[in-house]
Order: sequence, then structure tokens, then C-alpha cells
Amino acid sequence: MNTSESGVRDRLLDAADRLFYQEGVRAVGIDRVLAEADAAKASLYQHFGSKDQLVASYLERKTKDARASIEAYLAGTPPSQRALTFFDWVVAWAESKDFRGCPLQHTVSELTDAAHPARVIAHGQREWFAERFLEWTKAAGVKDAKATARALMVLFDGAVAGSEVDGPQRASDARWMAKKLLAG
Amino acid sequence: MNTSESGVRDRLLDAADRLFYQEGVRAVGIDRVLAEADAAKASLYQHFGSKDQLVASYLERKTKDARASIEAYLAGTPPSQRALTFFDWVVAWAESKDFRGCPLQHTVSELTDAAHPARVIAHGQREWFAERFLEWTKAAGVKDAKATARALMVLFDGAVAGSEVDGPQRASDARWMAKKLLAG
DNA sequence: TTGACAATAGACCGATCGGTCTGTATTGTC
DNA sequence: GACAATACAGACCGATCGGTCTATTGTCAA
Repeated sequence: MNTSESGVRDRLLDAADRLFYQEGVRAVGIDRVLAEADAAKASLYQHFGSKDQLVASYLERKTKDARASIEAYLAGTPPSQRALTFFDWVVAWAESKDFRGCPLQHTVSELTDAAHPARVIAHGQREWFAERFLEWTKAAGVKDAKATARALMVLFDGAVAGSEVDGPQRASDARWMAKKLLAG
Repeated sequence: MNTSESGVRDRLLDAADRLFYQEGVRAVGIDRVLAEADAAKASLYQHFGSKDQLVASYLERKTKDARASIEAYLAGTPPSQRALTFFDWVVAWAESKDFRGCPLQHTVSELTDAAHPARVIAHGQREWFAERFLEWTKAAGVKDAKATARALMVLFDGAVAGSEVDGPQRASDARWMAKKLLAG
């Protein structure tokens, strides 16, 4: 079997993604991941060294994919419109079949240890969002770009956390508010 | 010993509150709770029957306390001002020493099973919030009270989730937005 | 053909999980 | 003084946790 085509490492990351995101990092044991990935225990520890590192790697790939997805979604949108259009992306995400909240928020709330490698990834991605929001609000020419960018972060968090609990309506509500905010 | 004064049940709930809220429901085992409460295993199962029920009871007491705290905080505020003043309460909560996000959001994200008794409690409390928001926005005399109430829920979720990750600044940001929303 | 390499299966480890059960000490009530 | 009720301590259960280790298989290059 050509192992570089199947890619044990990728299979493990795929399985980790499905299970960790869907059920939570603490709720899913190593053995579940191995069964889902159809991989051997030694392979996991060969490639990642520990469960904590697997979690960090899963989150790193997920955030990388998310950035790419967002950038692709906004590519055709003029900079001045991107802040609002981003919330279209959020709505689509919240409405997607397997949506179960924000992996960054989950990481922070599940992994108490501030030094956990996955939390480092999470905070990096949060910064990326903060930078994008500031960039977009500046481009939108609103009065107080910094305060508006921070408000967008609140709306984003509220959209995702709210959608996890109450359903995607919350994401639409956030978009409604973002529109108001960016217009005023 | 007068057991009704010491109150094993209350001691267990106190310990569960501290540990479950601070570190997460799945991260804390029964034995940790027993040690923290200085109680015997049999007492826990006598009073609660299972860990799941202990979690539900902890959350029920916590939500009850939260409602009382909010109502007391708003007692002196005229109904038309309550929506905004509520966010003062949120800011104070986010700035409190042991703040670690919203137990309702944590419950939903940690306990996947939709039938879990704690999730029933969580959804009940969410409804209470939704009703209060609608009540307050109606009293504030805003144009679209229903949409505004839903927007306040987003701001609340964003304030709390954001504060857990980034610190209490997010709660202030949410208040800033709530003020804008309620003024327009 | 051989040897290095990457993957497999799965036994095994100590620790911890939620939960049950036995036994004992203390309490207030009759 | 006897009784039931309540709480205690802690042994014990099977299952699972994250992690290590041995042994085996299949693939590719020299």
C-alpha cells in the first residue's frame, strides 16, 4: 500500500478534527481517534508525540483552513464591504450541517492550562481576527475604526457562541447588528 | 454534630460549583469534588444519585443565584434603563476575580448529549434571558423591540465568551455597542 | 537479497474514571 | 437504652484514560 497517498498523519488529523470538534477534546480519547483514523497507536505517537500535541496540530490546521476559507470568500468583495460580508460567511458557517460552535472558544474553555500548546494556537488566531477586523473597519471608513473593530469581535463571538446554543438565527442577528453598526 | 448546619448537600454543591465552573465538568472527577467538600462518596450518591445529576443541580443553583443577583442589581433602575444597566452587571461579572466565562455556554459545549439534565437547565435559563431582554427593550421604547432583544442576546454572548478569551475589555465593548443600539 | 523504513496490531502499564458496597461513628427521638 | 437516620472512611468493581513497548508486515532502494 502506498502510505504516502493515504497519509496516516492526515488521516489522524481528519479523525481528530471530526471527533474533537464534534464532541470536545476531553470527551474523546486516543482510542476513538485511532479507530476513526484506522491507524496504529505507534503512528500517532510517532507523528505527534502526545495527545496534547495532536490537539494543537488539529487546531492549527483548522485555523489555517478557516483563514483560507475567509480570504477566498472575501476575495471578490471591495475592502470597504468586507466587514459586513464577513458576517455572511459567519451565517453560512453557522448554518452548515456540522456546525458546533467555535473551536477557539472550546479550546480555551476546555483546556484550563494557559500554557497548553493548543491555547497558543487559539490566541494566535484570535489576533488574526482582531487584525482583520481593524483592517476592514478602516477600509469601511467608519468614524471610530478601533472601537468598531472591537465591537465586531463581540458580534462575532456572540454570533458563534449564540448559534451553538440557540441555532443559526443568532448569526443572522449579529449580521443585522453589524450592518447597523457599520452604517452609522 | 448538627448536620443540618454544616449541610453535606450544600458543601457538595459549593465544591461542585468551584471546581466545575473553574476547570470544567469533564475535567473534574467525583473524587476531587468529594475531597473539596470533605464529604463521603455515599453522601454524594445519596443526595444526587449520579455525577450528571450533581452537575445539573450545581447549574440549577447557579442560575437561580444569577437571576437573583441580576434582579437585585436592577431593582433601583427604571424599566426603560434596565437593558443598558444590565450590561453594567455583565461588566462587573467579567471583571470579577474568578470569572471564567458562561456556565451555560460551557454546559452546552461540554455535554454533547442533548438530553443531559444540565442542558435542560441551561436552556431554561437562556429562555429567561430572552424574556428579560424583550421585556427591557419594550420598556426602553425602541423601534423594533424583538430584533433589538435578539441583538442584545448576541451582545451578551459575545461579551461573556469574548471576556473569557481576551479579558473583561470585551464586556465593556459590548456595553458600548448596547448603548449605541438602544439609543438609535 | 538485504536492510532501512514506515506502518500495522495489540499486549501491557499505572492512574483515574463513575459507581457500588461494607462497615463504623455520631446524631436526635422515642 | 434502643432505634433509625445520617454521615463518615475506604475497599472494591469494571472500564477507560494517555502512553510505552514488542513483534510483525509491506514497500522501496541499494
